[in-house]
Amino acid sequence: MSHTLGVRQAQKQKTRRALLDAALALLEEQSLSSLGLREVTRAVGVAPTAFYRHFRSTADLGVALVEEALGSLHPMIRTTVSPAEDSDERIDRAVGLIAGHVAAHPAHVRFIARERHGGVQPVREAIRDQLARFAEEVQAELAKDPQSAGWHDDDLLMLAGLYVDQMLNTASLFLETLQAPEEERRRVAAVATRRMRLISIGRGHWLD
Amino acid sequence: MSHTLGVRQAQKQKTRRALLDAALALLEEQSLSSLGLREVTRAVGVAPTAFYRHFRSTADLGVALVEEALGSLHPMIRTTVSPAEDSDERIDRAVGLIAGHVAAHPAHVRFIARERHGGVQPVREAIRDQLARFAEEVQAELAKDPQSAGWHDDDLLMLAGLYVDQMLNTASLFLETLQAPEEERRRVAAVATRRMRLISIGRGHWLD
DNA sequence: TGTACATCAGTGAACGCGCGTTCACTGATGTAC
DNA sequence: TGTACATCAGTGAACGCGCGTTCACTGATGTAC
Repeated sequence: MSHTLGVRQAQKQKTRRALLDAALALLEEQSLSSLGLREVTRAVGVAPTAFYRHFRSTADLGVALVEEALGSLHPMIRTTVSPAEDSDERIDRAVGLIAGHVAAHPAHVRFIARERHGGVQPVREAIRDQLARFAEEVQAELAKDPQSAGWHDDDLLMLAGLYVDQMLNTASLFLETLQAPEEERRRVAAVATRRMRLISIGRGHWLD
Repeated sequence: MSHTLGVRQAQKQKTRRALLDAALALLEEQSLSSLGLREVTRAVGVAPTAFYRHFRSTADLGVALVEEALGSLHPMIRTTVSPAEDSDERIDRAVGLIAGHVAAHPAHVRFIARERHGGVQPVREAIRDQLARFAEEVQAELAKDPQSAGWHDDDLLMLAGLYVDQMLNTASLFLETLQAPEEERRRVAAVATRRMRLISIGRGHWLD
């Protein structure tokens, strides 16, 4: 006997999903602080008042989008920084993963980049908290690496934060190339790779 | 005989300034894509229609704000990366300059951070162009440094971009500490300093 | 210096429109017996 | 299995409000002579 939601619950979830998806699509071209509740319900095809059955406000919806956009990233983050045979190999893998994620979820990436410093406080806070969690996870992953022997926790967290910011930065550069020829994407990847390499070199000589 | 503007021109400039200042103040709490023309004129105390004597739209005003916020930064940027006796000395000077700039022009910094990935295309483009110019200037400054002997232009530009992003990032972290106790600001400065130091170390061993 | 005309920054009324929120409602789904 | 009642996701009308934009205007400033 499988656990199925009641028909009513299932329909409600479906509408909620539709609202989130419609909002995310609309947010490709504007920011959350100018997103209207009626715009979203119109795009979904429900009455404006239906919105209130799911969210208190568009800010509330925004917070839900943050969880969706960043919550699914935790597994990937770990892979990105986990040790590899070769440093260049890890960097290439990381840049490839970022490029793939941006191609797969462009709207999520755009949303995070846009609202990280956007005009809606609860959303900014939700993003800040998630990114802080990422940095801690990266720190934990880095700590496992033999290369981190002798490092202070503080310095590992500093390095982790640098990596996280670098990932976000690279992701937002990839985003701008999505409509551009492949060549552009390769250029962004090449620069991102060299940036990571330089950071990697700094890491290697940190304790000198 | 000094060159004075006519009374009419002077008054017009004064109103324009007031519109820009009022907009910048309103943008502390929201993003440009939700800023209304009437909000701005109300804050200044002129009729809504007066707005059109100065700007086509709020997007147009936003582009003017980009020029103001970033245009004045070019001299500082040069100082920030110019060579020093000691590498740590240069880093401390750079972090101090950034902290000072954020304290002196918080609204400008917030505006740039917010609209860099914001919902208004012409403004995003204006910011992207200015930041690209910054990177080129930093590259030119770096090229003068004896430490850059043997570097490819490409790699210098890569490093310059890394510095510019790092500056912006640090500025936006300082911004969040403006209302916080001094201690917070010292912590941000300390982390920013170590990040810069790590990048600096990577730079030093780039050609190894 | 004085006069007659041109310019143009800012005004104020008016417009149609979409907004967020309220409210009482409907009717399918869920539950108790 | 059938019946009677409760729940609640989504509806649709209504509200007051502020929006961007248009237009003809006013009156101080500028200019030509």
